[in-house]
Amino acid sequence: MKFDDKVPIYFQIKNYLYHQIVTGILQPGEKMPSVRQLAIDVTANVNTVQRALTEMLSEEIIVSQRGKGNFVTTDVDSIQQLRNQLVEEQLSLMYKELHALNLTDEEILSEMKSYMESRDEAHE
Amino acid sequence: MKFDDKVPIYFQIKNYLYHQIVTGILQPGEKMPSVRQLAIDVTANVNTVQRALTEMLSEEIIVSQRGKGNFVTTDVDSIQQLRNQLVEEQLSLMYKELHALNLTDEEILSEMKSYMESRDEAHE
Amino acid sequence: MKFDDKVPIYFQIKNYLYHQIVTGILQPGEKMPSVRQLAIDVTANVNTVQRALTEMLSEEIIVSQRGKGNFVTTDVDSIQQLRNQLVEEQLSLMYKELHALNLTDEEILSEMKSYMESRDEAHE
Amino acid sequence: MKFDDKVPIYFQIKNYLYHQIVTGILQPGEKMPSVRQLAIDVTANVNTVQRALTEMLSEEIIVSQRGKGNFVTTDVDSIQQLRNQLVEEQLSLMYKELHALNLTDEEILSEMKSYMESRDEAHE
DNA sequence: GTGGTCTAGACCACA
DNA sequence: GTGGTCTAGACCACA
Repeated sequence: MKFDDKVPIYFQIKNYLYHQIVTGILQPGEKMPSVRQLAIDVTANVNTVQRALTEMLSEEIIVSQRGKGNFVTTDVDSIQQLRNQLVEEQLSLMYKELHALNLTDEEILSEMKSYMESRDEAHE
Repeated sequence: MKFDDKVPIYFQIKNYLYHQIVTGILQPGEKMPSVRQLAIDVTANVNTVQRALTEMLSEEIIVSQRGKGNFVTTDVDSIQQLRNQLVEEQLSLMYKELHALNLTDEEILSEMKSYMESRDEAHE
Repeated sequence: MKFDDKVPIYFQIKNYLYHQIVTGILQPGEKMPSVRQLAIDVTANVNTVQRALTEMLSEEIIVSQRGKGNFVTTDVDSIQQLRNQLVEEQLSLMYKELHALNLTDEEILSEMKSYMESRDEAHE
Repeated sequence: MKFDDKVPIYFQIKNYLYHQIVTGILQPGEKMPSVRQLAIDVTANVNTVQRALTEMLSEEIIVSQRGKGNFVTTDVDSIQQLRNQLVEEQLSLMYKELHALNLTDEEILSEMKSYMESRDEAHE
């Protein structure tokens, strides 16, 4: 896994796992890969992975069963809520930045559209 | 100035100054506030501000005049280019994230619109 | 059985069994449930239950009869002593904590009384 | 500092610091000892101390200023709330245990009184 | 100097 | 095997 060296690795791992859960790659109630396996998967240290998991445990997005492993929460509502939060955070971040660059709402939307189009072309 | 403690402060200061320049609060060729003044403005240490400025000098977005201080570049093209880069980076970041959360282009746009509306209401 | 994940499970099982014995749910001389049954009752692994029992055997609160199983001691004095010890330990723990929080004896008693009252109300 | 090996050290350190804050040994807004100093004081590893502090930071009982140190919150309400929580938790723990040992409310109170008296005598 | 992050490695409780 | 905890030690950003 490529890490951005501007933000803590444990934070990026957390984000990565959030995505796995929110997109259903990790289903509600499913067993997470072991800490050791995750460390290999994302090429980070076991403790760094553990730190990400510890935060997710305290948020109750995952639950731990001693000796058995960690499991995705079965509470689909809180997964849904997590998804909404991630979407909103991202939109808010982008909006504030572009707004601070003096773009109006309309300009933001049109920039977004042309960005999408340019991507489409690149992928054709 | 409020800092996000997840990313380096010097980086956030750099971003702040980029915005000042791109939005014309700091005009092309205009003298920058002194390092000391900036440190007070953004409530950071002089060393940290200096680090931000050093990087901007090497990018030639600002230029140093011995004994006189730092000045915004007079090259309006590179300012324009900086602006475009900031906009694109931000869009790209948001797009990748939301795409990774399985949102289609249409959903991203509609989420963005409802986000803008909810902001409008909050500010009325 | 709900476990506090801050203290070892075998320790909590031991405590649970102490309570059964001291309150007479398990009578002096009575046969203990089998290790397997206990493991089911408290939802823990057999090894973990065994560890709790091993310690209780060495304390002679329970005795093992080859091929027959484990039995509660018939020595009522030592059961009585165990009870006193549990009560005292608990009081001592609480007292030290609240004292360390600068509560006087009187305040501890009055806090205790209001705690009991608030429980009464909640249970009516 | 003597540690109870039944509960995590970081947890006991957290509790120790809670007490310092609640009893006013560490005043609201006061600078905490440095992480390194605390590690020496309580004879634990820097990381273990850091773990205790990280949790306290996320609870906003202390706040961190990059490069300057950690400081006790200035929000006296949340300190008061912490104190109440600590008292209640302790009372609840003791109450449940003694109740589970079949002691009535009256017996709990009288046991507590005799415990206090026996301590008085020991200290005279 | 001060806190924050990360790593390698060890040991323990539990299944 | 699996997670949780702890340590020693290193390096970085910031004041």
